[in-house]
Amino acid sequence: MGLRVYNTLTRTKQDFVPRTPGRVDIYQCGITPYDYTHMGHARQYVFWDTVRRYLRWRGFEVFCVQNVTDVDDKIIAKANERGTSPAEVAAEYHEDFLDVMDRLGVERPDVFPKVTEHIQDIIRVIEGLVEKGYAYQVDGDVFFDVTRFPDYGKLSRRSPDEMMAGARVEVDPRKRNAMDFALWKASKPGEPAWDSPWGPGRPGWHIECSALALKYLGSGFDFHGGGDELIFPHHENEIAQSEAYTGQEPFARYFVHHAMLNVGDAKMSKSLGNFFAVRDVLRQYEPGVIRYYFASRHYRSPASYSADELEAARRAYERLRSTLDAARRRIADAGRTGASGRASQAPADDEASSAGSRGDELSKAASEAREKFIQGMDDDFNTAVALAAVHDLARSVNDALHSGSEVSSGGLRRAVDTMEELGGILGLFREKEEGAADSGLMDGLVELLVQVRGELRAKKEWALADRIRDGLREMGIVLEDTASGTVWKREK
RNA sequence: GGCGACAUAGCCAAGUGGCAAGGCAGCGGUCUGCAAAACCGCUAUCCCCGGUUCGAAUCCGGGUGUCGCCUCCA
Repeated sequence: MGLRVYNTLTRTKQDFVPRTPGRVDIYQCGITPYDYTHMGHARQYVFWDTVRRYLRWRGFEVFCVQNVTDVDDKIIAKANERGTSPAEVAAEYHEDFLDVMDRLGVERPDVFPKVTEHIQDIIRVIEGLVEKGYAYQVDGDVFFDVTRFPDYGKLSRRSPDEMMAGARVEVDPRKRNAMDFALWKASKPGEPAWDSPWGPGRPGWHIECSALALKYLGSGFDFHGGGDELIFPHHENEIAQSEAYTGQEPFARYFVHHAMLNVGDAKMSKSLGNFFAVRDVLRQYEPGVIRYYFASRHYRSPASYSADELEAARRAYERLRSTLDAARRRIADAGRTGASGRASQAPADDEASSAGSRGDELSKAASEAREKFIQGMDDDFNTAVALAAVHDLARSVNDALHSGSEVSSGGLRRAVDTMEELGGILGLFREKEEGAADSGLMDGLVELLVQVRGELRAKKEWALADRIRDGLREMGIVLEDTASGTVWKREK
């Protein structure tokens, strides 16, 4: 069984059949940089990063395009407020986006087009639509005529009539139909403007995605991604424009929409002002914790952001990581002491020894985890199941590590490699080694204290030994006395 | 008003017909000088009412509640 994906176009899970065998072309709606990137954005890009990593791991070539809407009403408004240029505002927040995405381990798209650098491409599409009679000009504006596109509403499953009945906004009287939308907006004085056949102006909101997707991916690419808030009108309009322009359908084969991230009962959004900037959250939590948090729930379920939930993710993530640390330590010990150590060098398939059978169990656990992981991810990118598979494997590793019997480093290594491999697809375990400038001195001091405490323990001077442990704990250094000696780590 | 989602343990969260994953918190046990970590065990009438079925958290109908979209939005 292969990959199945929920497609908003059909409202069902479908077998994934790529346009080009062995290749997956993705278009994602990017951000409008007029404020800091928040956790809601992170949800989208972390999810798609995982999708890309997974598909590549499964042997696909993956190509991803993501736009940057660097000209828009909000950007202009912010620039006026500050007395700077829209370009400066866009650049500043685009930088923030790049920075936090890099830190979250989100790979950059293969093509990252800015709207302002593709005005001519956009104008060409609008011209085509006007020529074919799908769009009309009024004053300096150009509108798309939805009545000329009979399939309008096929994605969001609503008809223009229905929407008119419930419309809550007053309609621009110059439009032929209430649902018509702007392809080109005449510029007002002081606004950024580009020359066009209809006079100076700038692109409407929806047309950029059509123009950019068609330019870099062509009609009929595989995945179109975005938040479910974009189903209507944004993606509905993209489909109308694109299919009207090319005369081909589908514009995109699979529309994949992720659910919103809420705060309390309301959607996290820049316009509501109730957002948590990723850069702020990163001050408190490692990237892996944030990725764990997102991976632990399905992308199509609305999630509620809270400090408690991140804290729970942090502990769970810590658990996985300390398992990895302990296993690596055991492997290193085995390497140092050879076959006489606690972990023997016997290969995992040495069935004669107990170490061999332990190794076999771990090898088996590793392949079971791999299977469960694939099964989960193949089922509409169920990262929660995939994560559970990593946890299952971690339990097996801990069990082996603490069972007291010998463990073959072959099996252990296989389990550790699998944890890292699968976790890596979810973006876990990517934190760099602690590498602060003063950490050399810090590490030395802690080591010294740990050694002294070890000597105190040997003399059964428990009170003093405990004082060192408690004192370090208060400073965020946690000591654990394991069978092979005391280990310490920073609490993060 | 129209369209569409969702409702699973104290909390978060998988699960689209066959004994209810995983995590956080809690309790009991093992291990430990004591801890920590880890492992084992315990904690669910799957929102309510009907229906279909040998069998339903899962399918159908009704109800209640929450959310999203219809306006900028990831």
